[in-house]
Amino acid sequence: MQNIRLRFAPSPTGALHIGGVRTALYNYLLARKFNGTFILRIEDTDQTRYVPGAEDYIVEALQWCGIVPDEGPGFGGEYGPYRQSDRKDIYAKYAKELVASGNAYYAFDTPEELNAKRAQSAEGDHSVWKYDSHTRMSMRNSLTMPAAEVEQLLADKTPYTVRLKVPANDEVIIQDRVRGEVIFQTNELDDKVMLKADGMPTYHLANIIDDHLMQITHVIRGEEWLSSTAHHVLLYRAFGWEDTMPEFAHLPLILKPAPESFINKNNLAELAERFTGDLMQKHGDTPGLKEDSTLKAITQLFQDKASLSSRLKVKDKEPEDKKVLKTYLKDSLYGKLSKRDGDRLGMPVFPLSWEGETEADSFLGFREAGFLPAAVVNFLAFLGWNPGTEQEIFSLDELIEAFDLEKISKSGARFDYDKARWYNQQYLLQMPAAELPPLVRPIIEAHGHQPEADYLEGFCDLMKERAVLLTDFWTGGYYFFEPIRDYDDVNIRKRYKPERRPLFENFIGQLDELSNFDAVHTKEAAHTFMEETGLKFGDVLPILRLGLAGTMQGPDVFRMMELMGKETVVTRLREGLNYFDNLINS
RNA sequence: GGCCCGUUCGUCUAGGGGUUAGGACGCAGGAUUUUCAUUCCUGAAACACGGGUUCGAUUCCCGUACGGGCUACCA
Repeated sequence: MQNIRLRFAPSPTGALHIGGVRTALYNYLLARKFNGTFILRIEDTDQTRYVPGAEDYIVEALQWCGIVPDEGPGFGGEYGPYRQSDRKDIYAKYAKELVASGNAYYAFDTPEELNAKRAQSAEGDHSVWKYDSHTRMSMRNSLTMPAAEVEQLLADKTPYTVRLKVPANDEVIIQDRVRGEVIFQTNELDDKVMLKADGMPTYHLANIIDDHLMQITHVIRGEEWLSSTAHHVLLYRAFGWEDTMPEFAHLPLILKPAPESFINKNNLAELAERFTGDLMQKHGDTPGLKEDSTLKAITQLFQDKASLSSRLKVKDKEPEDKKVLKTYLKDSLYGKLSKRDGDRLGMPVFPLSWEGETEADSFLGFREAGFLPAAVVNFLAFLGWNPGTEQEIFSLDELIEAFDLEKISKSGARFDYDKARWYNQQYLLQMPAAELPPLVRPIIEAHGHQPEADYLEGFCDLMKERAVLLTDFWTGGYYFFEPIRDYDDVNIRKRYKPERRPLFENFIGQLDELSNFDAVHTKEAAHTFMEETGLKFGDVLPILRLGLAGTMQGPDVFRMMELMGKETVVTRLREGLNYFDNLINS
């Protein structure tokens, strides 16, 4: 394979969702593996869906993951421009060529007329009306109208589209690198719009022209494109480019996580509430749909999660509100992972946070949730691909080495947030000591603390095997930087014996006397203390831990003391004893 | 509804005509530990169903069921 060229072609309609990142990754991996070129192309042909900032977001997200384009807007390259809106003239020219060669035609039907057709058909036999080889001769287009009239309409600037004239009674055979042979009958294919009334091309036209002009050799994209690939092949044929047509590989979709995996006793109520709120917001005007009964119904469905999917089947004779409820739940619990799922399920589905116009349009990213890019990349790579070995941890370079189109699986992969967390933990655990503090520092600083380098280093060393996400360094270790906020009252009641207070005060005094406060010496002091008093580890250590951190969870007590330093330790322990007594006496 | 794609533990998956169907996440139990975590050990857990083909099918073929995608002047 020589000089392979692959592209990632997102559309800047908002934040790039994690499935898009995986598509980009696979394209990148294959390009790198064979010393090819990875291209970023911005597909902004839908002016109505354009979102400012989305393109910057896409670039930043890719860079964060280490997926850097060789060519693209802002990255240079010989095949630009790489933004489709800058290539409008090219598409118009080719569209005209398509009409001239008899492979496309002008269509003057208005969107309203088309919608009416579809509505009419839907009422009849449930079939869907299509603009295709069976119906095109009864529509208003350059195939049915006299040439002079068409010329006149064009000259009058009547809005028109250009549609592909799909040949009848033919077959399109696609050799997909993931799925093998896929066959489509052209009679089933509609005459897709190539050029819209606003002069912009549709995805179908633009992507074929650009892939050809940019000499793309492999198209790796999501399975949602498989159905329209037949049209794309037809276009290559129409342009006479079939012999240089790229290879196709359609990736399995990333699906929503299995309900069984995220519905559990702890979050059931919260989850049910979130779903109810979302449902009411969307369908609140449905007759009979009441918030309290809906919440009850959803809670009940979630409780019996084993039979969830079968209980969401909609029956014809059910009342409208029930149908709405079931349809909503089915759509939001199953199927492909979507933007909203992150909020509903309480997990990130975007690489980076996105600030939308409203809060409902803003999303938390993996980066802000405390994930390392390498972990996200590793996790994503394994969602739909597997090297066939038992190795789980792969650096980007190792992924490039191991990646192989033939190993991509065919069936959709459920998004597994726990697995993502596990990957992150593994990367944290493996990380060389020097690399961690720079990553943790911003999190600590965001909470208003400027730790000394040594202190931060020691802190990271103590916390690293207790953290899954970078943000855990703060949530699990904030007390190294500021006073204790929450004491674990349950454990204090269980462990603290007020009559031992004088003993502990004594011990604190002994600690205060120590000239060397390292872990070895404080431990020694504790041993002496226990020998003198007859107390056991289990009597002493929990008290110290609770006094120092407020919680039973945390690093080795003596190492904690060493890092905090004598002054803090002594003060905290004294304050702790006061708190314990107050608690017991209250 | 039509077209297309898929189906191995709850999840990600390996495997492949004869295997004790392998690994990982998660879960349960145990060891270590002053706690939590790490680490280690153990366990429960899968070839959707029905027909073929075959000496033999989870593996090949065909159906069914189920899941998914598409069905826009969106990408």
